[in-house]
Amino acid sequence: MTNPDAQPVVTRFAPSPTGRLHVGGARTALYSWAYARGRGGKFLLRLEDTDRKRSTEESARSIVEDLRWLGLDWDGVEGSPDGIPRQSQRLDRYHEIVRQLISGGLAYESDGAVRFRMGQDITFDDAVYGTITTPGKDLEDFVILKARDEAGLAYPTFHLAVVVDDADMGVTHVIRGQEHLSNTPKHAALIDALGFKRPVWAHTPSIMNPDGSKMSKRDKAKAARSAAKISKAEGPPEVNQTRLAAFLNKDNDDADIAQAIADHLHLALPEIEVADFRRSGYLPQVVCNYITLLGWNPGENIERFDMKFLAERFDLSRINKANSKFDRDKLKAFNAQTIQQLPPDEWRALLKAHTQAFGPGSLNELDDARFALVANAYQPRSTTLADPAQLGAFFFIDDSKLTYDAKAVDKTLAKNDGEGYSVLRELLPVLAAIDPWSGRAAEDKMKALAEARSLGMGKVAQPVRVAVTGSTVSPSIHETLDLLGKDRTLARIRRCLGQGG
RNA sequence: GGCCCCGUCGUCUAGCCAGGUCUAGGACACCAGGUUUUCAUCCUGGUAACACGGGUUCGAAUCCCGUCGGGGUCACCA
Repeated sequence: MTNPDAQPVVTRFAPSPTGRLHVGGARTALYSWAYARGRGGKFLLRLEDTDRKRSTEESARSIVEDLRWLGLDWDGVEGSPDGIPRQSQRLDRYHEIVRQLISGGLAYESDGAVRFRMGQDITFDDAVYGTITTPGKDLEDFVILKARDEAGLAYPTFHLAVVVDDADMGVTHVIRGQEHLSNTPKHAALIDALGFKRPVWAHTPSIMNPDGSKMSKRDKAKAARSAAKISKAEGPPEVNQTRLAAFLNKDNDDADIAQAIADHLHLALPEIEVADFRRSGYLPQVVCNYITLLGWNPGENIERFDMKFLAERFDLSRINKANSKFDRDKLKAFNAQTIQQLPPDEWRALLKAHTQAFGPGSLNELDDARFALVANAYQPRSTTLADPAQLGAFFFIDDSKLTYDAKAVDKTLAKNDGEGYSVLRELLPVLAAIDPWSGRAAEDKMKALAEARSLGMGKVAQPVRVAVTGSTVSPSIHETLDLLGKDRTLARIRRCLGQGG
């Protein structure tokens, strides 16, 4: 950008709308976005929908939605209504190019399709992998225009469309997954034949599962299938039995069935697509930060950064060559750290938005004051936006349905001749007398009792905690009692005493 | 299988291009201890890697070759 002769940078993200946005695609988009934004260039979007059977508008919509959720913005392309060109709308242009190639003797018809002639050795430079040369003998003629379909339309293949579109859109830097590395000689040859300028190519390493396999949406189907087989339970009632049988028989990998099975079995499917991470309660800035780090880093031992920093510092020269494995533990750690640093009102708003979008309903039914109590109590304890509902389950359950963890009861209540129960009996009238109720006031009374009896606070707080939550784990005792309120606190202590005391 | 690419702690990685300052640094995970009324947080410390074998060199994680391992690709999918 300091070179006045350098042309402005134009990058693009060009997904095929055949499914939702995958983390690998998201990372490519992020890199492309950052490269352009950091250099005052343009970042464009384009939909490669030349596969007529698999492309859907629904996928296109979801991809755009997920890109927005991640925080990406793009420049509109003139000539397309929403600024996002679709290759299916540009058939005339591809046909024109094909005619040109045929008349120049560079392509020929065969079996109704049109092939491009290869033969020369091809050398190209990749910003990540360096100079790559492929001998002409390893390069076969390839189809650039498919045979006419049922509707009589001849669609280009990806190879032709990508080359023509990148040229027409003025794309200067092509950042894409390394699965395209061995396609690149074809693209280089086409570009040269057409007299276009070759872009800078930067291929990125792949993102793999912890076991080394490629991260794919099929992993979700696999997980659901094996869980269904192990549990041997009845299938989810809402799924058509025929489809379910086909799914279990590996005849299809339909995501909706996988999700239905997971919901039915209360199982979490592995997150693969951006929407999965969103649903699981990850923050977009954390997802961006983490997946960016899979294959690139700014050096100086810096790991945590925002989009602004990314745009300023991202550079092709620091992209790694080796594949990386997706580590959910690290993602979780980043998410937890970020949640804990969020201003409380922002955390509350995010939690609200997430529960409204994904449930559970119980959390949505709370009034603002209670919702704030839950949010505050769980902010320091949450790894994801989905955690408060899970961790705070004791609060949402009916007093009469609370179950007690046997070990917890034994350890904090029954042990030493029911020492814990005695504390509860002594505490009950003291707590009942508190008016107005507050968790802090209750805590003060408990501290006073602990002192009077020469007990550690743990000997008083833990019995109360177990009595009102059923387990030894909950937020601070004052927060826990604030959440429950006076009536439910007393009711639960009485019930606990009635059951064991 | 052919062709292409890759190979530093369990994982993500710094270092490699411009060989010595690397008894290889950071992060996550893990382990131990501390703070705390539980949990979480937080603090301190620890375990842990240059795939292997040859070269080149006074000296190699860094350069070269081979072996092994991993990935990609070989579609009228992208």
